Amino acid sequence: MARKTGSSGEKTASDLQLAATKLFARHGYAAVSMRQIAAEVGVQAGALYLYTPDKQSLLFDLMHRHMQELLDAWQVESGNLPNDPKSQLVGFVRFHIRFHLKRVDEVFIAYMELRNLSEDNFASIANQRQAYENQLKAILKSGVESGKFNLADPKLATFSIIAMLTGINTWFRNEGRLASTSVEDIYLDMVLGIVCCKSRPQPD
Amino acid sequence: MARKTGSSGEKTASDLQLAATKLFARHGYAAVSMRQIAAEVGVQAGALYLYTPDKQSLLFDLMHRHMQELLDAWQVESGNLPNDPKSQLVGFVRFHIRFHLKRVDEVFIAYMELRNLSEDNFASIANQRQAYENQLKAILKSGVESGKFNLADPKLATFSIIAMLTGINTWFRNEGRLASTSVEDIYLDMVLGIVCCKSRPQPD
DNA sequence: CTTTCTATTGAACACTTGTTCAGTTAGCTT
DNA sequence: AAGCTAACTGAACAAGTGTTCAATAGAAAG
Repeated sequence: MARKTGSSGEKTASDLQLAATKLFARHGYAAVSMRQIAAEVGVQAGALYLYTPDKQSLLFDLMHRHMQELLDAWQVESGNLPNDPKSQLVGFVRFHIRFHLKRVDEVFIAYMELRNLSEDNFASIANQRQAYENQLKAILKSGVESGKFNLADPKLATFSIIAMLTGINTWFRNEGRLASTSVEDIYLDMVLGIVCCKSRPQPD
Repeated sequence: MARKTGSSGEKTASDLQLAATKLFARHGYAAVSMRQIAAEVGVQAGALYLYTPDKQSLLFDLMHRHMQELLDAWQVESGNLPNDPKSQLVGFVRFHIRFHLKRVDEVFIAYMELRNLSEDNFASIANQRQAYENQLKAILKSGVESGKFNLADPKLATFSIIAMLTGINTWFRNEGRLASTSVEDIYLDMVLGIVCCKSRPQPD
């Protein structure tokens, strides 16, 4: 019935983001209740509505913020790279892996919870995903046009590369047998195999 | 309060599988109620318990059956292929794409609903997934050992290839600009680029 | 010290959930 | 026609859901 001693709106808001990210990633949006999130934060469910209009907005805000951070971070990173397609691709692959391995829960939510978004929210996040995909597609197209990449379909190559890179999050463990830098090197090798190989053996 | 005219246990059981597959894929396990599934079947929720002990078993059975069909089908297919690693890999890629594009909802559920499985059920499905992954891993290892494939890490290559192949289901549409056979060819090209390229340009 | 604002509590509200089962009707067998 | 079985209904049960808001205590400002 009363304000908690030491309570701070700023801290509760931050705790809410963290708790929601953790529980949505672990159990799924629909399987987690506002009461469970509140318990993780250390408040009652009613208190959450001071920080989010509703549950759907909570999910959307998490996803939107993550995707925006991804886009912004790549904008900065790509500006620091040489402009030729190969340097851009190498940079993109390393950036993607580093960024995603630092945000396991956010990445998981961004890819797994699209179905739980309302129509408008879905469209917004889909636009962000496409913006990110377009970054890689532009790199691949540029490489094909300059003759450095050998790709039958840059759009499909974009989907393939992002799928395989994002797939790292499903198995990578910090304490596993491979350092993340090794993972970067190995995946880079495979991606370059996809885009650059000019004398690959023909199927059939 | 009474049996429906024309009702047949066999038909209802089949309808239940189809309805559950469709709704779990579209909305997610936790977001779909037994009442909604029953409505799709054309019965009341209570009737479903003649065909499944509970909701969790319903999900598990769908996933388990799908994975078993996948494993069985590959067993048959691989027996029809020449035994050299390249033929096996080419066969695997084509098989994977064909099989998965015919079962969009099942594939979706198999990959998206793992979190909603109980611990024991999860372990069972995880074993099946690993069995399937091991098929590809064995092909890749064999290729490396015979000198035909050039891979730093066959295990990671396995994860990568399966991620990119399974990713096709997230965008492919039968009415899209590409026939599924073209998709097969393009993805095969990329996979061969990953495994076979001997003179790929070095990064950095 | 008083006043104002912030941040929460706790219960209510309307609704939904998974599951059970006695009763009823349709279909089949004798 | 009678008896038995299959397949369902419909409501109950216990529990939970998202969201609201009047009341209250803590913190900050004057």
